[in-house]
Amino acid sequence: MVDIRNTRQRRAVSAVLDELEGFASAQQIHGVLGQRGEKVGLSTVYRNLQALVDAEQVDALRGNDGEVLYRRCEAGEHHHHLVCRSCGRAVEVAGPAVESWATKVATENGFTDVEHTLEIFGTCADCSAST
Amino acid sequence: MVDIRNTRQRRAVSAVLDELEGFASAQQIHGVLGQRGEKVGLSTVYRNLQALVDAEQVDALRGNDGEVLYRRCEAGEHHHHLVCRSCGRAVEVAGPAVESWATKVATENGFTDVEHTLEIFGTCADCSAST
DNA sequence: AAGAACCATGAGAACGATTGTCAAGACGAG
DNA sequence: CTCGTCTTGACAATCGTTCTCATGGTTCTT
Repeated sequence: MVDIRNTRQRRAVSAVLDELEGFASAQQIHGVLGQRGEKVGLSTVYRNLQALVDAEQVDALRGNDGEVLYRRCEAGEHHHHLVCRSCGRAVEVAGPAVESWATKVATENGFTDVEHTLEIFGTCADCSAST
Repeated sequence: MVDIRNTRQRRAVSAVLDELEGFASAQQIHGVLGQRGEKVGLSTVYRNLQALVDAEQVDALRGNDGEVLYRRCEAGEHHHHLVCRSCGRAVEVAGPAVESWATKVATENGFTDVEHTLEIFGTCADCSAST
């Protein structure tokens, strides 16, 4: 009974995610792999990232241009991100008040199966310094 | 000095937005126009929607699948939406507490030029009834 | 009303991110 | 080592959206 195999490519993608500070797109990750000589197909990068998201080991969010960005997160629970628009660096933030507010508003209006997305974008100190 | 012209297509797109209750994609709007005999090119629909968004007469948000959805909104000020995943119907909601929380968190972490996105998705009463 | 100036349109090509296809390759259990 | 099966990779395909550019429609001026 084999289920999830431990392949070179899977390890490589995972390794890149461990080293990255912030969110990165699939294509960026593919690029990094290429630069360090790890040959991994683009489809494989997408597949593995998707698998990691499904396994809840990686967080994904959609940037303003519609690209999906990935990042390994510390917190296992529900949380949001404060993301640097320029370098992608991110801080994990929790906002219990927001969560309860969102569900309250939703139920008050008769909505069920409530979900929400919340991301904060800005320019981090380092990036605004290096202008 | 001509600037923004009043064309049949522009009026048609605007009219559809007025009648729609909820968020709709550019392609859906193009479809509606087609059904009612208004021949408008898809590019034109995109262009006019974009113009309306720039003019802040229409709100846009990105659905989970990455599609951009449009809707004419009442409130001129900053607000968020409670959107039905199934029919697109939306309620405009304001969350002053969330706004201030977001900026506080951001500045505490040294971020500037702060923006945020927040959308609440759920299934509205009507849609959950008709299952 | 007529002409000029120029913005807007539409058909289709182009694009960029992502997903699907499928034969060939790699992994792990036995 | 062998076999069954999970993975991979090269490339085609998809999907939403944007671009291009020749043609048509609007508005301003006279």
